[in-house]
Amino acid sequence: MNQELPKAYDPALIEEKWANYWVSEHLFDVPTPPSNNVQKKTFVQLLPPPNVTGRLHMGHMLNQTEMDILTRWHRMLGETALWVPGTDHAGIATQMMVERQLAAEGTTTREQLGREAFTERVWAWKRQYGSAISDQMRRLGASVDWSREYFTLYDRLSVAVKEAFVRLHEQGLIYRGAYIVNWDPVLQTAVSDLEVTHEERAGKLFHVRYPLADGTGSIIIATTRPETLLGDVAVAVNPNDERYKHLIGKMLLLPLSAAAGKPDREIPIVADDFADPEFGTGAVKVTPAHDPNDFAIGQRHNLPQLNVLDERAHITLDGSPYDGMDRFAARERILIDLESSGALVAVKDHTHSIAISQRTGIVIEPRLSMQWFLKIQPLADKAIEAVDKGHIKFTPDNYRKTYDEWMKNIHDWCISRQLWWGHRIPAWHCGACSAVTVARETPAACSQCGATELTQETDVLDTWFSSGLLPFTVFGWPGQAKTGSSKLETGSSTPDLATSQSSHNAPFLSFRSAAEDSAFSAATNAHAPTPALAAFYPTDLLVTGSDILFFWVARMIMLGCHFMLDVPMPDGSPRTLADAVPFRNVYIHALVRDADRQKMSKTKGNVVDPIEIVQKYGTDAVRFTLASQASPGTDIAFSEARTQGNRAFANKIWNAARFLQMQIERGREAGYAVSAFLSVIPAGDLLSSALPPLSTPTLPATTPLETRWIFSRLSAVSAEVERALTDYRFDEAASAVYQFFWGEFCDWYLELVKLRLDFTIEKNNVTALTLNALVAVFEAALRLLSPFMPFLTEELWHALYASVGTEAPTKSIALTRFPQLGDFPADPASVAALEVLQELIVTVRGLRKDLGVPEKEAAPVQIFASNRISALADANADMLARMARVSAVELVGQALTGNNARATSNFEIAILYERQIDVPAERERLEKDLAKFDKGLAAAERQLSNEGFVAKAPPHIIEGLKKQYAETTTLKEKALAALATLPPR
RNA sequence: GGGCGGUUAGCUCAGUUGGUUAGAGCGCCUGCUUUACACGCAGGAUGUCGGGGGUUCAAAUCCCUCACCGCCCACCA
Repeated sequence: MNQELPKAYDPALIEEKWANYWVSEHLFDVPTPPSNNVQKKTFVQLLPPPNVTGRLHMGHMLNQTEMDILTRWHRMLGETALWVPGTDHAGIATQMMVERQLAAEGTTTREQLGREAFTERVWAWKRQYGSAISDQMRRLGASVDWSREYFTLYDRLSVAVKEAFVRLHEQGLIYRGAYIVNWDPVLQTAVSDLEVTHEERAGKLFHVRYPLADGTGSIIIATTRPETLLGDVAVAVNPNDERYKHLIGKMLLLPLSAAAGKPDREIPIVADDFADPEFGTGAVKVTPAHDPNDFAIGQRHNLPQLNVLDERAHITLDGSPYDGMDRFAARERILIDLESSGALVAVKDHTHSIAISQRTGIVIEPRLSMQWFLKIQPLADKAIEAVDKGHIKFTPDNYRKTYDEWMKNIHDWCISRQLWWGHRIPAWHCGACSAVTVARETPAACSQCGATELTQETDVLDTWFSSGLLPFTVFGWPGQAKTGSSKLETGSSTPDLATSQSSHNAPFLSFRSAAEDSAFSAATNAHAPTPALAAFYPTDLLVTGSDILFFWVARMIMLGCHFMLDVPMPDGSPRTLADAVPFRNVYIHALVRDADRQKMSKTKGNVVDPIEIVQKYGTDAVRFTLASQASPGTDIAFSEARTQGNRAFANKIWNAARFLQMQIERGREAGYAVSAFLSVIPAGDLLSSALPPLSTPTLPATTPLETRWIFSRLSAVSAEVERALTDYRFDEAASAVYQFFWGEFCDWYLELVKLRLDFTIEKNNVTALTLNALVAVFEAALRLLSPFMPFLTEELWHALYASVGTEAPTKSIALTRFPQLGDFPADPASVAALEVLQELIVTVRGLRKDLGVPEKEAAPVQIFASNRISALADANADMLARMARVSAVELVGQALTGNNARATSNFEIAILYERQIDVPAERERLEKDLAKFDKGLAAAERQLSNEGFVAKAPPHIIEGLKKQYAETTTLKEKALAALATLPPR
């Protein structure tokens, strides 16, 4: 049982074991409590679903580290901590990936396969490779509830998506129409505004002459996209533009139409405020089918829409020489033709922003097409209110403003995509009357004319539409749907995904299924919350990056507020906006950049693969590094050097455990019992029980100073970590535990404890007490570290119980209680005393170094100090001996001067050691000190002689300054005296 | 065009109700096999807190301004 730990910490030896253990033991699976019995506080988070095609990157790892720290922490506070994982079907990305695969195989194409076969092919891909990212998560020990893992295209979620769409349609919030959308000519689908980025590019502004039809003159327009000229239906000028006022209403001859062998097309000059007299020539050509502004002008002036570009952005114009040409080739050709006809009068340099498709990097072509839209304003209004009223809080707070700005300038959302992979829109077109029927189930007949020639809409929904519903759909919304159409998970324990043609369900997990099944069938009222919804909605926190604030966060808020307002509270009362929100808090974290603060990108080749780093340094070290760099406001420059440092920290913890193991072993051999303190540590199994009540143990009177001190510190640090995590200050929390464990527990406590753990002498109380205290502090420190370093602490915690010879109270340290203020007694007097002793020790060490006392040599010291400090030094001479190799302490009643003495504000101390003085070095040191003192004194004098300061500064500041002044004066005198003893230069 | 963030030690970063001598990790220098740990121990050096101006008894911290870096939003042909 009591296996000795290897000398050096090797994460590879322990991590996989525990990662598997946590999953196979279902430690983090959370059963849905019955809705009438929700007693424990919950802490619920939804994992931002990574794309199913994804591989884990540093951003994921940061996100998951933060979520995991919080989840583990809340779990250790005795709450029901539920973290729901899942993946997103990611329409475009996944379809592209499989299409690329097909292209690589070269045997068939998407089009040749056809819709059904192609989507089956994507499903096959998903089954084979789709769990890669979840597997990576498992390996990193994310304490999620795997029994609730979802995939956005599973039947249960698809039913919910369909339901949401139909309801929105019934509410009149979804409409279909021909509008200008952002068109990606490569993907040949519409994309939303958010999927478009803008790039400043150097381009040209072409001035083109359009002659008046009556031959009395011409107008020169300015354009950046001459290829759309063929679709012009008007030229607009500002109604107040004196240059053109008299021409309004006249007709122009569109250049180049003759080139197509047709008579010149005539287009009118219209007056519109959009035309800016200051820009270009003040006259703008109007192409409603290919520009959003022109589209609006066209609407205002009732102009026709002339489409001259197809879905590949090739010119489509029968009989035209440009027909079939790519848009950019057409541009060149048209420019040549315009020039040769003399219509091109000027070409000016013009940098302007170009719309780029985020996914393909191709220039977006605004295109008139038939799409489905969600009327967003009613949803946005609620979403704005929810944040305004504080129902949702953003951290950092400034994102509230960003959110607000966006939400207040929101446009209707184009939710249709011309893809095959995704949730197909539940609408059917009538072959007879061409009416559209929206329904939950395939309708038998057209809702308008009753004809039966119906074909389903081919478009699918934007991926973000379904992910925007997740906060409630993952918990079973809408429950028993009106038409009872949903295919619920059944009790079948052997799902055969491979043979499933039409149904795609989550793998069965016995842990949850029974409860959830009864939950669904119990929900007879269509609007009643499912038990999971009742127990877990709203979620508590969403942790995510700013890059999906609008894509996802904002949409979840809108859709959550919209749909959940209709779902009553568990007690049957109506739900208010405050409880309709999908989450109560949003924490936006930083972006992870490389060590040089460059954005990580594949093209730059500076992408740090978390799995590689993890293999090199261990998950815990990488987690700790990310946590310690995660301060709000700035991006994280991922530092491998820091990771190395944190692996050293892990090794330090490991070796502290080894030290304990040795002490326990020796203690046992000397007949000491270890366990007394363990028994007072509240460590019940938090999975099944609530947090045990607080009970601060009382220490025996014989408890040594350093134990009182470390207990006190542990208590204080626990509180500090709790505060930091409450504020999402992962950096402060990490730094607090680091400093505590290394700087206090290892550097001081372990060294001081060696003084007490002498097993060669007769058995005694102090040794017994110390041995048990040591175990207790270390055990608590492991619990403190556990949310940050789950693997290491799990291993060492079990090893500790093994060496003590007691069975661990729970299956995992993750199920024990997080250390709390008050778990250990606070003792300010002991803390103050130990701080003085530390100062004494550090001063002696420094002095020894200055004086060149050999490391191993012990030397006597003289101390001149107050009675209190003298007594302390006297009583703890053994500490001084051990920590600073002081052979004897002599308390003296007079000031100490000389080059072997040092003064601090608390005491003066001298080492009695004969040595050759390095006069120049000593002089340099003293002069440097003097300069520092003088500077300090001058500053203090300046302030103290300032009437305003004395009159206005708070008393404690003035007192402090005076005290400091007096102390510095003394120190200066000492230095001067010491300087005087040196031989003259 | 609008909005936001950053600029502190060689590097990466902490440091907001303004307050006594600005911190950490890494790196650097010196010395150490000491009841776990050289992934270690002990000691040490290092800052015009981006520039300028202002408010204040007092500014890294508040205000103005300039410079540089970065991000987000926006339908100017």
